[in-house]
Amino acid sequence: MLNEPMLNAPHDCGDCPIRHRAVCARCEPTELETLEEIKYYRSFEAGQTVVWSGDQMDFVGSVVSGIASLTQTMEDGRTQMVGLLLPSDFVGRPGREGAAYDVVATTDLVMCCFRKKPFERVMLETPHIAQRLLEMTLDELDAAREWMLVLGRKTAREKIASLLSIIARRDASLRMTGLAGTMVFDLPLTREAMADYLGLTLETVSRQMSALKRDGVIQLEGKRHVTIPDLGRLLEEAGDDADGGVMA
Amino acid sequence: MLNEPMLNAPHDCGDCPIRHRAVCARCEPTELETLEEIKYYRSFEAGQTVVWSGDQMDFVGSVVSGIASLTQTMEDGRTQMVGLLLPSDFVGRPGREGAAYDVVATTDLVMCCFRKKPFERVMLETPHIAQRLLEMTLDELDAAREWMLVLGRKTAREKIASLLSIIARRDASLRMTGLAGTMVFDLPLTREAMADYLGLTLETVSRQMSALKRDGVIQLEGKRHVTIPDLGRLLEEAGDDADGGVMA
DNA sequence: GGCTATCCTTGACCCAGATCAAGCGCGAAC
DNA sequence: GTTCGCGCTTGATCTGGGTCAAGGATAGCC
Repeated sequence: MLNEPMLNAPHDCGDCPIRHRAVCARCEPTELETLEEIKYYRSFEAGQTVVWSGDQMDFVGSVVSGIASLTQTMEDGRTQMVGLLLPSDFVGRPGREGAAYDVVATTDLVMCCFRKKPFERVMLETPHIAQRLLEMTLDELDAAREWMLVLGRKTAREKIASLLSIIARRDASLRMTGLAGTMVFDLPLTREAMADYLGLTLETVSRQMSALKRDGVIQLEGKRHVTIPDLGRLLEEAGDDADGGVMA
Repeated sequence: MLNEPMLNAPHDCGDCPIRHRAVCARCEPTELETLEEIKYYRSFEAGQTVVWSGDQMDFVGSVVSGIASLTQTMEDGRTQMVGLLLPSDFVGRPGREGAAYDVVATTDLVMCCFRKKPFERVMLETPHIAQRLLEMTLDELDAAREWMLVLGRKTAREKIASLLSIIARRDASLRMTGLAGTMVFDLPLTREAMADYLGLTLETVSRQMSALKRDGVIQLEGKRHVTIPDLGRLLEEAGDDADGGVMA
């Protein structure tokens, strides 16, 4: 199940699938070469923990394929997912020693890593990387704040609809299909992971998924294969501005 | 009530109270001069809206004194505060036109502003600013994720205790008092603002404040003046690691 | 084939926090 | 002084989602 081909034959940055979206997106060819010298790939199986909260973290990196999640846990076991890392997303914080959250591979995962110290050095000399990282961090902050509204003020049904619409849109942007018409994708999360993301129990997630299916907002084949006949309808259910319109 | 002295006699960056924590914290004297040329001060009264969500935002800036809040609102009126801006915090996003949130002055407020275009130009030439902004943004992201745990998984009582401990600690760091012993401060938020931050109703906030008072976790004089006899106890109530110990 | 484990669904019941409603305290305006 | 308005408190009741519990579906394995 390991992505051994990835491990054994790391590809060239030139044909990297996340080249245009990752920290390195703005790099010139020469800057890319510098990065190429210090990069290495790591693979993780679904369920494996990439980093434990509080542990020393001696690398940073980008998700190349698969999905990882950032999770916080209280002493009594309550957990809250605080980030969903998709391909091109960046993991780790330059200038800090310990990891602030558990990072767990939700699916099989391939990461493009850099040892932290060398990366920090390169970053100081390469404004293109720092600029891109700032931009990505600001985007993540926006996403986190959007999520605070979901957690603080939305009902269970709206929460589920919000999550589905986010996954649907990201999936569409990944495979370059538009937002019009029927959208089809596989849920990359278990019901429990969805619950952890949404601040719900898995029973409530299950019930609301069934309700949305019963009401024709989504179709389900098996437990994971989702069809969205009308994104506008889903966005309405999410409590978002349902202008369903075209996006930039 | 306007802070007219601030408006009429903008002080020198040299004796700026937020000099050591704001975006300009790492600037050399010459860099500071460049900033000084394009900066200006603006004052707002408590309750005034600084920017409306969606509006064109032609400036960025730092909170010098007072408190502002970032708020998101759904069409049906539900609102969620997604950020609390204290002195030295940065408002606005270089490289984006519209504001993503309402920015409201919670107390009387003074800001140190820069028109966006010139600031962006200066930022490109001044890595010290970009570096500091990246660092501040990463800190804000951490705070936002911490808050997601509060919103998603904590009980009403824990939420209140979490908010009080955050305000107490920030207040202590502002006035350079330690975390040991009795802490005293004035709540800068109404019950309603607290509710908006915590994803609760103002009635629940009021009830839980009364409960914490009854149980001796806090003391209240009037509605806003709070005394915390034992921070460790409060942190326990917040569900945080109550190691109550010294912090860096 | 059957056995087991994992993930998911559904039902019955309960409770934390929302909602609805009444009233208090206090500063500002007159 | 009186009245108003705002911020806050407190009570009574309701309900969305949590909790507890009992299966169902599918996949891997012997």
